[in-house]
Amino acid sequence: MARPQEFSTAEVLRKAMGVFWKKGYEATSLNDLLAATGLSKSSLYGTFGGKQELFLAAFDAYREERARDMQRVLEQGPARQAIEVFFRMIVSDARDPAHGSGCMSINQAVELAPHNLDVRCRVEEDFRRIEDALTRAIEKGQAEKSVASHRAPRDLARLLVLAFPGLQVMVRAGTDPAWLESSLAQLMSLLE
Amino acid sequence: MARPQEFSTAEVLRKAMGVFWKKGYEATSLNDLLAATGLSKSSLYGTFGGKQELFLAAFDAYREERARDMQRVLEQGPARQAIEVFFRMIVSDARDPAHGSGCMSINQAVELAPHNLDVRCRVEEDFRRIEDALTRAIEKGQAEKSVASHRAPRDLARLLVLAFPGLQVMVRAGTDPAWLESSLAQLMSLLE
DNA sequence: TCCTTATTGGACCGATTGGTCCATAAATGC
DNA sequence: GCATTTATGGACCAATCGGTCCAATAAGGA
Repeated sequence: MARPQEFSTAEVLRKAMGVFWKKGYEATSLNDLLAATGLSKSSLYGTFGGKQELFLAAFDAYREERARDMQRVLEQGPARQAIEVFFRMIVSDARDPAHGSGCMSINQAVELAPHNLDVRCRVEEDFRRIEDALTRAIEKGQAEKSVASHRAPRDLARLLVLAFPGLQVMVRAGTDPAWLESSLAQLMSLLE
Repeated sequence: MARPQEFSTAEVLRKAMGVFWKKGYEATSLNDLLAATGLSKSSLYGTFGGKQELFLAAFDAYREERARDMQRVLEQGPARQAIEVFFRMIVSDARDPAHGSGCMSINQAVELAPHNLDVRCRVEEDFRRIEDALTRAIEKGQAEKSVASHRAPRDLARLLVLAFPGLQVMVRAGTDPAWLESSLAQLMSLLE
């Protein structure tokens, strides 16, 4: 064998992910990707296939990373607080100019999902995952009495799932963090 | 004077609006717009200036139309029912394949608002308008007892405002109408 | 050291992008 | 009917799009 590749596939994927996350699919050009990842056109095409394939790979990397984060946060400590941390993380991104890009899955629900089946399936799965994770957290919270509401876990979860893209979109649009904070408080009050 | 223009500016604007609504800004090419509106490149550039200007004009046409619709719906009949109609209209679009494009303001909150100040200001104003209209409706509903919740009108309105982009995004992503229906019921239960 | 093998940089591709420009055509005022 | 004024169609533009291809090159194994 000969000549091992000079870059880490995972790292390139993360760099590409950052660009697609911030700019979306259409607005991202090959040159943007080459500049961000530092590799050459032939390397990119040789390893990933093309813009579309690279996007899907980067998107999947994003989704797995965020799914892990969500699981971790939602299973830690009292469920009520865990849920608050989960949503507070979204809002706190709004203050950080480097991360004010919302959620890539939500962005893609708007951009590509309506016209691209591969993306739509992924987005649908993400919504399902969030609903299931929140449902489990609420069940746990009701059992341990950290969640006072007697609403059915899945019903309550669906309200939160509805708020999730809402928050993400508003973060991306640059909504005033104070407004988001106040809405978040209202959202959390649904657990009581 | 001579040679009156052979097309209705308003009608062209509506046609262009439809394309931008469905495909977004970047994914819409000049050719898409020429095909949809039927006019020639010189007419388009002569009347509107360019893609960006045409977009802003079409977007404003959209926003005014929807703002009027919202006012009309939210002021009609008992407030509680009016609010339900308002949200049900969003969901019912999901069943109609021709209108499953969500809300153009929300789509633009994701696509252009992060990078374009003109769009961001418009989107922010739209969120403000929705919050204010819902707040007024809730105040009216509490006064006439159609809204039972004792939550402060603006606080309750912010919960609904949070759900608005959530619903729109999920409609655009093609979420199962039954799921949306069920979430909508949960949302309405907040008024009780 | 040399040969094999895979990676890499960059030239090159046709198609399409948004945008300009001008000659032509058409409609009104006189 | 003529002149003026404006809309119109289409040729044309450079730049950029995503993508292909190949010669040069660098890193193993023997």
